[in-house]
Amino acid sequence: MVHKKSKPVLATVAALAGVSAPTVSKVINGRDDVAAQTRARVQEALEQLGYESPVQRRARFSGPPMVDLVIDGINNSYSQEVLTGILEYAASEGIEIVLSSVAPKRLHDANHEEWAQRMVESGRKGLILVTSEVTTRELDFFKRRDIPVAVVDPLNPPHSGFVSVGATNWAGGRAATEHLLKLGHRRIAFLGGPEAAECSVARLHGYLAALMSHGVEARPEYILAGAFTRDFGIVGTQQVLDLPEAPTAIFAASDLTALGVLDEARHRGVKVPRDMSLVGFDGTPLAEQAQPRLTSVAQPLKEMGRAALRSVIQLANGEGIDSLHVELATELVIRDSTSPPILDSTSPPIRG
Amino acid sequence: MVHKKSKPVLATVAALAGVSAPTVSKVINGRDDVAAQTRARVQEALEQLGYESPVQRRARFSGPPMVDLVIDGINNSYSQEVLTGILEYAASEGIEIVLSSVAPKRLHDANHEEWAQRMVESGRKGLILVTSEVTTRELDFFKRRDIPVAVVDPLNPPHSGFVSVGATNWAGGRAATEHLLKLGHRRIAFLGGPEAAECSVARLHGYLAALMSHGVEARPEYILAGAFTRDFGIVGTQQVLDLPEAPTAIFAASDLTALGVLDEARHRGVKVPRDMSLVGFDGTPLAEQAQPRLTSVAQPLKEMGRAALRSVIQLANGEGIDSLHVELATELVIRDSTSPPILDSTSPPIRG
DNA sequence: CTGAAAGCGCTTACAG
DNA sequence: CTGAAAGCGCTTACAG
Repeated sequence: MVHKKSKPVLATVAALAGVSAPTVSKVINGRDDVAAQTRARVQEALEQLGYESPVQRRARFSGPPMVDLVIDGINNSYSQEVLTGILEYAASEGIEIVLSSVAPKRLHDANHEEWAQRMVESGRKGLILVTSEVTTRELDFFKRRDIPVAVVDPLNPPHSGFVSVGATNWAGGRAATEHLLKLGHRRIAFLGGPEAAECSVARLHGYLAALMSHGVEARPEYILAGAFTRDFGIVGTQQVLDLPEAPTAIFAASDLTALGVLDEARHRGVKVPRDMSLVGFDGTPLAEQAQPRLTSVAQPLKEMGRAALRSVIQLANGEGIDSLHVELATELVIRDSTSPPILDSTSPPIRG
Repeated sequence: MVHKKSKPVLATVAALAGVSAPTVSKVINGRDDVAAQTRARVQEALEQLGYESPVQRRARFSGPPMVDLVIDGINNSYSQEVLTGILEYAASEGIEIVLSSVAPKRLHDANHEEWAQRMVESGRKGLILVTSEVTTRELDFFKRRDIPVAVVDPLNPPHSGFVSVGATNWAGGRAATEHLLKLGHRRIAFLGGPEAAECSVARLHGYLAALMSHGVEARPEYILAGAFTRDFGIVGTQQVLDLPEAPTAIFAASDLTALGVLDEARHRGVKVPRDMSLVGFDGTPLAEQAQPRLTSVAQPLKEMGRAALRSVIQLANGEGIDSLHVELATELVIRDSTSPPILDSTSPPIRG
């Protein structure tokens, strides 16, 4: 006769650990009158059996599902789009999104053990992180408690332990650069994000691949790593425009950076696109609102948020998911910030 | 000897209702083998004693406090600012904000009884609504369960049952209009929000008060009620600019509406501020980013969000609060969209 | 439909 | 530090 593993109760745990029920109770409730060794044995039994107190069990089954979200300031277009995607899907599915009290900046300082514990106790289904770095050690706390974690645009490369949702950054970087090359540009600068950011690295490699396939040599002085900020757009533009041979086009790895490029260009009286072309990345409303409207590689940010939430819910429900890492397609949206370069000796026009 | 009212247990409730413990248990757990009359008696006893099951009690005391939030789309500057204020305070106090799965639009359709019940069960401290209307009937469900409710910029007038946080809309409306009058404008249109919106009504009355104190007759055809949208800015501007005697200035009751005014003005070749002055309301980043930069009455939106959250927490902790209705100060921020009118016979310049 | 009795799972108070 | 015993609060199974 096959016995289905029935839910473990305190007595089961006690039996396995070879102690009495009261002792297990003490361990669970964090009392300190338990010998370290005994405590360890009990804790092992608790984990092995996956014991859940009645409170925990009930929390897990009652009310609408809740998913924790850690997101950096909602006052940037990128986060906003992702958040909107998450919230729309959440509303349609009756899921509640809990904006964690853990600030993204302090993600690594947080007590992950306690955090995971609390999540289980309050019946959270999973955790979504937006553009964060996740270390294996941190992840372990969540894995051990079977809390699914999904990261939108992780800063570190895909990792077997969590779901990651990204965009085809390499293809996007290539498309942006191809577009500029086809317009006739040969001196194209790249203003990237942080060197550690996986997505920025992929965009850079897309840029390099496009240059290479057109037989254009990459120039190190045209390639800057910085941050996805407007300020870096200003500073980076100063730097490349002050070169003896200034670029005729800039590919900025984020729309925010591109706005900074526009600021500095305006400041110098450099007209975009007449004197210099510019492509951004992200395709947030900023691109549409900019003056001139920004040619940009659109990321499906809402869809990425939605996909992350859906994956978390699927995993929480014990359903399988197709792949731990998904990349949604980017799309080059051509607007008014790109045009053929002004002809000079170093950049002869080519046919598109 | 004074007995402190100790927490009621199931037996207490049973005694008060004159039934046995099992019967109370059945009512609590929603079983249907209880006579309607008995059920009613038990329910009354439950409410009277404020009975909480152990699960509920624990939920209420464990983990970081949670506050529910119902807010309309985060993709408008107004909501974003309010939300940012709420989140900043929440992060600093270790409070978790739960973005409710109840969509703002469906607020009134929701099952408030069930909602309030769930909030208690999951230990939510209170509820914040942003720019919503609250009916007495709905409020009762929350009051009965001692769930504090705070509304930021309620659409209906202050009500004794909930905390409301607003801004000095009347003073703001007057300041905006005074500014235009002092520049010499006499033909000033008002593009308001929905007629039902308390804040818009207050802004209108501020506008009227300013006109009156300068001896300027209000013209009904200059006063339009609409919505806080960009579209209404376009439509409203068309309407007033097509009047036989067009206004020389527009006071838009929201920045978003003001952007619509700019759209339509640009479309018609009307230069702002040279040909027409414009004042907005809200003081969101939109005002700063607009072309030209928008003179606007700034609301302390972040502070309003923060104040709402603080009040909810204070009430939840049983601390008193100074006042159920608070109005934070607005401030006229003069930028580039206002200037003296072009002189003509009907609007002689006056000294500021 | 109701409730006395038994039971469940956890916790507490305290003897050793 | 540990656990037998008593207790707590709720729930279940079932007799009436």
